[in-house]
Amino acid sequence: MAVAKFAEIKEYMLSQIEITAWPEHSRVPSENELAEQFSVSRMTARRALQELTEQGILYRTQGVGSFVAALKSQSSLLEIRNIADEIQSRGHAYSASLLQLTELPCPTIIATALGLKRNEPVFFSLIVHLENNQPLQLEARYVSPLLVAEYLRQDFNQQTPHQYLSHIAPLTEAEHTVEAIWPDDFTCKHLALKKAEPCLRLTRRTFSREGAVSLAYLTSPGSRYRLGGHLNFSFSSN
Amino acid sequence: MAVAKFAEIKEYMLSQIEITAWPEHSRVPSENELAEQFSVSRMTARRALQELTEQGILYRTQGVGSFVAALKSQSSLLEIRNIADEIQSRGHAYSASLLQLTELPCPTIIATALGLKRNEPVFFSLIVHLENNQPLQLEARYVSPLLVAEYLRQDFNQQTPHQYLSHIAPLTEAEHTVEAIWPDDFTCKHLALKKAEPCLRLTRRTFSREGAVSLAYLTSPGSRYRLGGHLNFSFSSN
DNA sequence: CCAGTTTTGTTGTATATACAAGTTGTTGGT
DNA sequence: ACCAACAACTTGTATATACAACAAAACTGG
Repeated sequence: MAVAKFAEIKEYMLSQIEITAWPEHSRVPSENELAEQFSVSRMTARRALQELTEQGILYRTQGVGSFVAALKSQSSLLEIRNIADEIQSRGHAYSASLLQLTELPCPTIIATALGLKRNEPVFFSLIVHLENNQPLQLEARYVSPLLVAEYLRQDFNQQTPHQYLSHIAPLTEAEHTVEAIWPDDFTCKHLALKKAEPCLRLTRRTFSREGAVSLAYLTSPGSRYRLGGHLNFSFSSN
Repeated sequence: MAVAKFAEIKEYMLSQIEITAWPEHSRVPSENELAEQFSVSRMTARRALQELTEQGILYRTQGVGSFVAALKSQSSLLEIRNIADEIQSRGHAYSASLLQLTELPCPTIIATALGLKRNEPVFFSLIVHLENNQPLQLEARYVSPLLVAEYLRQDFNQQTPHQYLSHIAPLTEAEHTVEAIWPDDFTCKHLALKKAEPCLRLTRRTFSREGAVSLAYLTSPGSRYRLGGHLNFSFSSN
C-alpha cells in the first residue's frame, strides 16, 4: 500500500481546512459519513479524525461531533495575558495544577516587587498549565504571605482570579534583570518535569506592591521533558 | 466502565518506567505479550503502546519492538550545540527541511558578524527542525554569499556540517542587541507556521567572520501554530 | 565458514462488529 | 407550557480477525 487510506483522508480534511471550506469551529463529517464517502470502515475514518484531533487541528465532543479547532493565536506568548482564555478560545481543553508550594526567604527583586523586606518569608508556588492535558506553560508565582490563604482557596483549573493575573511586559522594556529566580532547592516531580534553570529575566519599570509576582516558562512539546530554554516573564499588577 | 482498559495498561507501563524497572532504551513487552498479560485484545494493548509513543515516552520500530525513550536532556536548549544529536540520542526521529531561502540586503549586525558590508547581499534561510515529525525548533541562518552554493548542497535531514554548526552563547554574555532580525517581508508557508516576531537578540562579544549567523526559535508544541515567544539564539564560529 | 533462504516475531494497516456513553431533537402526555 | 420518555445520531471503548511490511534469528546447502 503506497499511501495509507487514513492518511489520504487526513490530507483531504487538511486541504478542506486549509482553503477554509471548513471554517474554524465548523462541523466536519462524522466517522460514519467519512467512512461511506471514502468507502472505508468506520475505524479507518476514525483514525484520521483521531490523529487530527491529537494534532490539535480538530476537537471532538462525545455525542455531538467533530469540529475545526481555531488556529492558535498569532500573538506571541509575550502578549497573552490569560493562558486559560487563549487555550479555550481554540476549542482546546485547559487545565492546571499546583505542583509545589514552598515558604522561603524573599529574594531581593521579589521583595521590591511585593513591598516586602528581603528574607522575609514569601511563598513560592509552581503551576503547570495544560492544553489538552499536555503541559504548555510552567509558571512560578511568588505570593505575598498576606494573600496566600486566599490564593490557595482558588480552583487552579479555572481562570486565575484577577488579583493573580499575569501581565506581561515586552522585552524591549527591559530594566531589571534577575539571573536566578528559582529557589535553589526547587524540585518538581509532576510529569517528570525537571528543575527549571535560573535563566529567567524580570524586566519592568514598576512592580506591583501587592499580590503575586509570576514568571512564565514554556515547557517543551510533549510531556515529561524539560527541553526548552527560558521564555518570558510576567508579573501581577492592579 | 470506570477506567478504560488501555488506560490501565498505560498506567502500569508508566509506573514501570518511573521506577526504572524498564530502563531507557530497554525493550518493553510486545503487543501480544501485553494483550495476554492483561487479557485484552491486541488492538487494546496496541492502543496503550501507541499513545505512549505519541507522547514521546516510547519509540517503536516495525519488525523489532517497542522501547523506552530516553528522557529529554536536562540541559537547556541554550546549551545544545546540535539539535539533531540531541533528538536522536533520545530514540526520536530527527528530520529537517529548508523552508525558505531569500537574498536580501545585509542588516548591520549580520554584516558585522560575517565581515560583509551593510546592505551587501546576504542569504537568509529558514530551517525547521522536527522531532518525530513535530516541529521543535525553527532556525534562521544568514549565510555569506561566498558559502551559499556549498550550503545548499547539504542534506538538511542530516546533521549540519561543522562550518554551519550553531554555537550558543549564554544570555549572561549579552553585549549586542538586535531588535529585528527577520526580514520584513518574511513569510513561511510550511506547516502553516506563522512569521516569527522580531524579538530575537543576538549577543556575544565576538562574531564569526565567515560562514553563517544562525538564530534558533522554539516552536510551540504541536504543529501548525506559532504560539511561543522568542527562545534563544546562536551563531556559527570556527 | 559463509551466503542465501526460511522461519519467527514484531509492528502497521484495515475490516466488521458490538455495545457503552453522551447529546440533541422529537414526540406525547399532563 | 412544561416535563418525561424515546429515537436518532455521535463519539468512545473493545474484540476478533486478516494480511502486509519489516527485521532478526535460525536454518540450510555449498
